[in-house]
Amino acid sequence: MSESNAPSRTAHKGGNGRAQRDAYDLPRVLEIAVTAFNEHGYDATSMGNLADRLGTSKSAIYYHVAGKEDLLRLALERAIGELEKVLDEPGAKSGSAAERLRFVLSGAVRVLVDDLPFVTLLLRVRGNSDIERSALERRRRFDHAISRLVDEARDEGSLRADVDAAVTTRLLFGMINSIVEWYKPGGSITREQLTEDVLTVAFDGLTKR
Amino acid sequence: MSESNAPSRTAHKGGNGRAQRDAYDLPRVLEIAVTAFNEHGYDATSMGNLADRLGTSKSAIYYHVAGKEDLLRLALERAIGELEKVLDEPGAKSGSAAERLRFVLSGAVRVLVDDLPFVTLLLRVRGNSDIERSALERRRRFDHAISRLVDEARDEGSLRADVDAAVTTRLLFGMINSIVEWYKPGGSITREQLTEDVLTVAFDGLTKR
DNA sequence: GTCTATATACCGATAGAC
DNA sequence: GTCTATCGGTATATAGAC
Repeated sequence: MSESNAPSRTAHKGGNGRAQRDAYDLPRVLEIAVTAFNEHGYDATSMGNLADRLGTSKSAIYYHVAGKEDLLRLALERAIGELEKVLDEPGAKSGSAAERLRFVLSGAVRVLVDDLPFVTLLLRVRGNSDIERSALERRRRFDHAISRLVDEARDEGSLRADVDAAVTTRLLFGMINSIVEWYKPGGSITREQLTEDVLTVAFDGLTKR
Repeated sequence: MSESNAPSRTAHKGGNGRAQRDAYDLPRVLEIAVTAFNEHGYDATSMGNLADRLGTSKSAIYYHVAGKEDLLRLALERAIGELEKVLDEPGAKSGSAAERLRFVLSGAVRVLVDDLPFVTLLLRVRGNSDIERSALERRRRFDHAISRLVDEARDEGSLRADVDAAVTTRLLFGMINSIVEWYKPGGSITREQLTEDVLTVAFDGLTKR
């Protein structure tokens, strides 16, 4: 069942006395792990699976990380960290509520695309461990910040008031978060085009005018 | 670690010679299983967990179903079956493409709400087994049918043409499918109100007019 | 129909050689 | 840094008593 995307299995030492190929350092292990977690789910992915994908052994992985859950923690940390950064950017703090909302939504799409596998994993977490619950809590706070922006935009008269505000926010998030389920970076749709399409559909709807 | 939502553990026989309480028949087992799968994920839910929730033993469950995967199969079958039915209803076959699209989207929301736990499970399936892949394939066909409706509605001039059609469909689905992540039946938002809100946001957008 | 006990397999993680 | 071998735990599923 071994995968085939691994370099030579026999890591022989070079003349300098140091083991060649450092392909299995932490960033590479993390990348492979996140990909596997997204493909089969965290629980359905075993350390043995990861070792196969890396062309190494379970023990070799444990040299680089403390354990399976540590891989999850590092991945979730990166995803939620990047999303939180958007709220601290200047564009998220000046202008009308509508302008700030558009900026933050654009930023969310940007992070989603640039860190697609990491954010994908974040959006699938169910809260089965302290690490997952911690990530969910930070995500909840991020969502709440945007929810407040929606409220402000409604209050200033930019957004429609005939639909429940909470529902509005949820649907907005549903639309944006769903991007991780289908968007392929490097395909025919650029990140900028995607961002524009999302904002167009969200604010102006599908109906032709 | 036993749960407490179980009736009396001691199932004594009645005078008619038949074991009392048939609380643990298949529908009940399936309901509990789907709830657990949604809360912790299919892989993270063990047959022991289910037995605890039912207040019975693992073996008792195996009397009613062939195995854990059988529970998944039954649940996915119901969810995708109900969604497919919508496409066969009269309203999905007559009227303009825009009218049919609205009907099918309304129907999807209806099924989503009425069979919430089952559809939730369906939307989280990753394709880890033949059963999951089969469900995903049927879901893909369902999505494709709606995608064709979107194309038709664009062609007849009902929907805007300045956003990629495939992207439009994906965002539409993302919005609707996200309902399973937050909607609570029996809460302040009725199913009919939710349907109306979804269609309003999808077709008319968030901007006040 | 439900129970206890168990077979069999795989999991995450570690020990110790090299 | 990576290996093989293995520990302890838990998983699905079954056997056989009642």
